[in-house]
Amino acid sequence: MRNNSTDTKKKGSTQTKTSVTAEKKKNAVASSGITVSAELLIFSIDEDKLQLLMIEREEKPYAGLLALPSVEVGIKENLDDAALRGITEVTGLDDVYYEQLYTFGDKNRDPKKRNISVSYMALVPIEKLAFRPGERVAGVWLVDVDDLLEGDDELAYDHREMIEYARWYLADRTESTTIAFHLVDDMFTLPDLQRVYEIILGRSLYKANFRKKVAGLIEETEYLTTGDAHRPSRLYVLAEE
Amino acid sequence: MRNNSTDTKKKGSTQTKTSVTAEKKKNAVASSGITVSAELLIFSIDEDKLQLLMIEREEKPYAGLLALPSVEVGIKENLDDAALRGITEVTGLDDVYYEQLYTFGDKNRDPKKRNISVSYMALVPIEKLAFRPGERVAGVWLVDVDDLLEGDDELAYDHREMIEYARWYLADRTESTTIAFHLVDDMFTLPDLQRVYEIILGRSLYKANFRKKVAGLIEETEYLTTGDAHRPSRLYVLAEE
DNA sequence: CAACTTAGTATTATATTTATACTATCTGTC
DNA sequence: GACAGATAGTATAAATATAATACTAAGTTG
Repeated sequence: MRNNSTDTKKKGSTQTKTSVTAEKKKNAVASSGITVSAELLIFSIDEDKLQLLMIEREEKPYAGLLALPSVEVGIKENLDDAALRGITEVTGLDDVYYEQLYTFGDKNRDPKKRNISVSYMALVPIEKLAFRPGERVAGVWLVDVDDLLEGDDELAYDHREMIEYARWYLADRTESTTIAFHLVDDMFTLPDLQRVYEIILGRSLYKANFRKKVAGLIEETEYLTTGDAHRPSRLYVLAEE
Repeated sequence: MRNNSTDTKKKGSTQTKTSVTAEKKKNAVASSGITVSAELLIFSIDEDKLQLLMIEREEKPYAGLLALPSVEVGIKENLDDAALRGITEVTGLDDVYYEQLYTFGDKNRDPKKRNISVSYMALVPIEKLAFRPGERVAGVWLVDVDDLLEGDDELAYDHREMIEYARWYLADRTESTTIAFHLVDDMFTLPDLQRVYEIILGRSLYKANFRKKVAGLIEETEYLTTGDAHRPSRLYVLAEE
């Protein structure tokens, strides 16, 4: 599998916020070349729902609509670094799991300029995120993705298509890889992990079978949950290798 | 699954060969922006080997080395259309199965300019290809991919990495989709199809099990092979839907 | 301490995958 | 023209994985 490991370190996060506004005004009709951007799909799980981080646009085009956060790739910046810079900008985190998904390059995908956009998916445990579902923080929302996709509200650009693809991809990979582990904290209970799987896959799983499946991937710790009105649950960590 | 269907029609193939040479000379040091190209991995199967179409470079950088064919994406051209234009240019075919793979965007991947490259994979039955393994036609070679990857000959740009990814992807998808059907002719025998699977997966399969697996995907025709010194083999087509 | 609730395990039933052994039908040769 | 050699194609058993159910365990709350 091709994926960017968690330990990718931040590189471009010292720079100030890129001036998207100024950039837009310079090329009102058609710029001299193609611009490349990274569009970010930052997922988390909270309130038993798969949540996606989105921006409420303040300017045209698509003012007032929800859009994915994005960054323009710098002329001397690696594509992967640009994506991580964007993730860091919007979440404040720099050790996040992320991987490239798909590149969208229809000539009219941006009404104002010729832009090709590479979508990236990031997975963040809710414990590390400063945002909460339904709360607006500096124009940023955490939205229930499946709700969003079921509804027919217009989204900016081709972002609905991007989200649909990422949503499918996340479920598909969850079936065959350990990608979903990035949505729980470093130490987690099996009931919690199972809930994450169920939310992503959209169906309930048998407890006994789920445990058999992940048994070889995890290592138990000495810790147990406390305070719940039922039998405590053991905490596990992802096994090395 | 996201993939471009076979029936994508050609659009940009009337234009003349893009002047790659002239383009290169214009920006000897650093161009004003990022250029975007589509890099093409055109696979076929012949002589019981997975073959890849490659170009022998005549100019710097990497003169004399093997490289993937590529096209620069036009300012008013859809990304997918650019890829198909390139496939048509080099094969003469316009109804080819192809899909986007992965985007390579390291800032130094091209020593002469800032370029981001989107890799595309195309699968062509050898019957439709004008090339034969080991033969050079207008600077184009069909090379045994697994041989190439095992050896340590230098390839142009980051093309070794691109090929490694595509090689992995093809095998991975062959396990779970019908993608490999695009490497046989419209009408095919099951022994032939099985051979294609074995070459891609790199292991032998049990005849009876292979047949059970594809049984639901194919429709038998009335035709049989003739002339072989053994029992004739029935010809099948891919079932609709 | 009984009722409730969720954690965790043991075991069976079913389906899928893996593997082997067989029969079928052509060509070429003596 | 029968039989040897070759590959096509099928039937069936063995092993493994997946799906499903039923149970026991260990906390809190009233």
